[in-house]
Amino acid sequence: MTDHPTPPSKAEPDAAVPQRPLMKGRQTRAAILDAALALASQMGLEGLSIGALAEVTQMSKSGVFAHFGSREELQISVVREYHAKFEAEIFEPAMQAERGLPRLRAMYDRWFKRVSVEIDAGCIYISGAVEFDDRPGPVRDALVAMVQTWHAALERAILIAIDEGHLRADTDPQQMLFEIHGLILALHHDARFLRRPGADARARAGFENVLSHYLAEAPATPVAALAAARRTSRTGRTESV
Amino acid sequence: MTDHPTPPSKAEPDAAVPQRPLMKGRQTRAAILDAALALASQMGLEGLSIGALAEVTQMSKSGVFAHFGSREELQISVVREYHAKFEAEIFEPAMQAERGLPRLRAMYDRWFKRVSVEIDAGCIYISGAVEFDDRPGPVRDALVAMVQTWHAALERAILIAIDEGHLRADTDPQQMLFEIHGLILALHHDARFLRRPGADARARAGFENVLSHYLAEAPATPVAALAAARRTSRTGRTESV
DNA sequence: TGCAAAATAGCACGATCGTTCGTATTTTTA
DNA sequence: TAAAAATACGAACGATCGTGCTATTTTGCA
Repeated sequence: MTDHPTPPSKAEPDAAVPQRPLMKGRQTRAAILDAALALASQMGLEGLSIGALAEVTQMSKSGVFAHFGSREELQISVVREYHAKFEAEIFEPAMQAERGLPRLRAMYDRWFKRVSVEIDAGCIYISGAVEFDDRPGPVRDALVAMVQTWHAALERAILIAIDEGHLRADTDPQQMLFEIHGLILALHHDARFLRRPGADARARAGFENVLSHYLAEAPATPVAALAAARRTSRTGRTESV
Repeated sequence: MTDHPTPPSKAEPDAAVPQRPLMKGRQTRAAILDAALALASQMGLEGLSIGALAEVTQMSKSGVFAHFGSREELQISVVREYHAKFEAEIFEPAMQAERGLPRLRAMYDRWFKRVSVEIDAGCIYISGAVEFDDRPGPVRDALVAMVQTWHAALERAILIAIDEGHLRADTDPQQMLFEIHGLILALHHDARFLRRPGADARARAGFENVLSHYLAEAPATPVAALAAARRTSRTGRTESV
């Protein structure tokens, strides 16, 4: 639907494409991948079967199979496809927010919506992480790589927010990322599995709570003020209770 | 072990007899369940196959099958078995800690260790939640019930901690639980999937951070909480720019 | 419009899945 | 110790899985 990276007839006929434009192939491959993404979101990457995929796309099993060469390659393609969508719909729009805290907020907001609002499609990063945490192989490697890419982007956003003076200078980016990531995972758990209403609100409130720990200036919360006090008291080497 | 509520013949008299306290059936059933638990922890509840289970226990497929009557019943039994172990190893010992914050801490500590230290066995509550968030049925129902039981216990512990004056009176127990649960999920993710070292320390530090939000009295020296977290964290690199 | 190549279908294979059934073997009971 | 009941086995079933083969259709370019 939204992923046709190759415009049909306008891609620099001879320079960019040495051979024929290869239209139909990519086209149906994209359609298959689209269905596979939906199917994997619901059944998990391990629940992806070529037979079910053939039924959904109204093709023969071998027809579907020929596009990927193996089930494993299909799974990897799904992971890559999800990654592309994730970047296009979450990372890139968020990057257009102002540097620092606004950008970090934008990232969380879009991430947040991806996990909670889209009831029909679970997050493959999250389900894949659980499915493949004990299953070595290329699929796991691909998944790890993509998740780490996203985490690196978040960490960069935090670092910039520190640099811009929005967050405290002694903020540990990985610690903050850990806590934010936990909120998303808890949201995914409560909203999708327990179907507990109000998980959205708790994920939002949790973000503000985490933020208040690392915020540079303390406008309202007394905890932030204490934290500011802590920063100055660190020079005195007060290790004891 | 704690499967069926009614021991057939007699409950109390001569409980400890090495000769024939347990019928052969229950005995092998327990052995199968033990192997199933290990297998499901590694492959997930959906990855549990009767064939593989028969191979591990050196039995015939039908022999294994006869003990449960269906694969679904086997899965449910595994969930119940995990629940029993979880209660025995995490909930009950933690209940012997002092009411209030110490008990909440004990719960988190044991939960924490279950997820991070036991590298060989993933948490079925977590993997099951992801596997069955889109798969209605009795297995999902059992899973939800057990997870909710545990969450209710945690919420009760938080409420008591409020009552005891350890936590602020305006603490929202469900919000605090949400944030704590997120830390466990992030720990599971980082330790098991990303295999990132230092996830333990971050989960501990995260708990202290969450705690500092809800702690009743603002500690005169906020470094205390930090020191407690740092005592266990062996990785340097907490803050530097 | 014809033709090579790409794309898809059809079919069959071995493997594994959960499950059933009949039977042999143990264990418990009387 | 014999009868009864519980337990385990072995073989087979239908279904589904991924994956090779070989036709057949479709496509894009001369």
